[in-house]
Amino acid sequence: MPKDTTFPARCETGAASVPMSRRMRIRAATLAEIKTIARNLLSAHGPGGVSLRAIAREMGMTAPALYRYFSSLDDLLLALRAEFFAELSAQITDASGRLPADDVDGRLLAALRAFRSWALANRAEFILLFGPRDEPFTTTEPHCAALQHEKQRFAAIFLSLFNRLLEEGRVPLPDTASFSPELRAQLHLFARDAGFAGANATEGALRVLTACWVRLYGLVCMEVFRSMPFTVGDLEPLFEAELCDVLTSIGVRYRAPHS
Amino acid sequence: MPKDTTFPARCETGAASVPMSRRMRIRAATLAEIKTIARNLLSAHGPGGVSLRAIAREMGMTAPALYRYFSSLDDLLLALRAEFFAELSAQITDASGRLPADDVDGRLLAALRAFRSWALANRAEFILLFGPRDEPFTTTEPHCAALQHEKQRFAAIFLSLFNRLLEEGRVPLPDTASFSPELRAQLHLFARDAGFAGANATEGALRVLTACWVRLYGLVCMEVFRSMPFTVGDLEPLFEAELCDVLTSIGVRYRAPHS
DNA sequence: AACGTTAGCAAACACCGTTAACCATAAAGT
DNA sequence: ACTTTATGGTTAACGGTGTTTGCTAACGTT
Repeated sequence: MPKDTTFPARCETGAASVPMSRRMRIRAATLAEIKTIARNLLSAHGPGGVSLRAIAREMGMTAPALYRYFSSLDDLLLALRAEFFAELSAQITDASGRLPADDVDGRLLAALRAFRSWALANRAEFILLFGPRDEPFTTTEPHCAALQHEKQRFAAIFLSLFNRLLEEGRVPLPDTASFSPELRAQLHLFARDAGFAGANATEGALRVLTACWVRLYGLVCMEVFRSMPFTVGDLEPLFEAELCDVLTSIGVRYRAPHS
Repeated sequence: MPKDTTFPARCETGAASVPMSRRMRIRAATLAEIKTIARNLLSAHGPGGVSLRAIAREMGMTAPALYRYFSSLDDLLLALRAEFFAELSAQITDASGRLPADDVDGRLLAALRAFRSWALANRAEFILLFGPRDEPFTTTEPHCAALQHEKQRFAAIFLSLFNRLLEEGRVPLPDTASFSPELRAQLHLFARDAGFAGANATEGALRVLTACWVRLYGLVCMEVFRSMPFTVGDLEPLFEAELCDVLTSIGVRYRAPHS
């Protein structure tokens, strides 16, 4: 085991106040190049089309050299996933931020539409993020922590928007009396996992949130995976219809996309 | 191209009335053995763990010999998927058939629970069936037709149950006036794809059907893929809650699982 | 008995991830 | 200024993959 040399360029945390010794700079550069080429291969040939040897070939290196930057191919993919979550989050907040801060309805609409748009424009990347994961957890890989962080940031976008709806008391909450104890436990576990806490994170709210997320996630998955009945074509009409139903059910007034 | 020798054992259609010349018999046997071993590898090591060489090794053959039975690895996986759809359909109809024929509610509940149960008991197989497909269509492969057939049979199970609900007029249908023309076209396209026709296949009914399917499909996907927020654990409570909500919304009275 | 089909084989090609040993150079320490 | 160490690259190799080609031996049929 050649120590843990895969994570020394820690200087990308916010401001690059540290001068970043020349060596660190070129290391960060090649590290970025690797990820760039890997991403190109990914979107060009799908997952499975990205290989260390192909990356090395494309940048005039040999495959073993890449092990100075990533401890394995899985580790590279882990790092990529973190970047993709960041990009997805950025795209969503961008689209959402184009609307006035007090227009929660518009921001939610924009955010969810941006989510779908990114997924369709980056199918392979979406599969890597939300597709089936063979191994439950690879906490051992260096870049795993970064992934978890970006995941949380991604979830936080929707959580904060939903939270504002709750604050305004616009979300009709279900009767929690019908909830089984197991369901209650599940919801709390989910809240802890997603980092959703506070006075508004009631069981009813969590139930509504999960229901909404499942519907939209499921639809986008079907579209990207080309799964079951909807094997072809652009599912925007159906997505908009679902969006309308889902948002209406939580007290948000739907607006058609402006285009 | 060595002709199309991969599909001569065509004698499994219904009754094996044809004596099936000795040669055909052993061919069918090895063909079955290949699929069996492939399935074992699949469920043991996940997708990606199934390889021609591993299969050949396990049955004391060499990899190229398998090309006498399948035109490629993808073709083998295609054939496997057809078998899995058949198995899934069988399991669902079994569970559903345990209830009286006039108890549509119970049959629907049982069918959907069986769907989830099979998915969880056969994660890798489910991923192959409903997971992301890289290539849109490989109509060229011999076993593609069989897959499509089994897919239709699978869909037909739920379609017929849903159809009976429609006949009984128990499903509250949405106001189709709010449907956009694009949505309408989408729904009709979906109906044609799934083979859902008849007087009950109205636009409203199609809309309801898709909404229900998306919710349950999405939830099972999240559970099997270990995707987004629900990265761990048994999601049965949440599934039952969703089941209750979904079925209640189409006029079916929910019953807790008898266990 | 003769002949064509079929189902296996070995060899080879082009990939893949990963490890080990090695080496030149850049940085750091004395 | 000289030595030492860490770094980032190399080549060679191991074991794995899908797939193609050519060959052979057995089988089924005529």
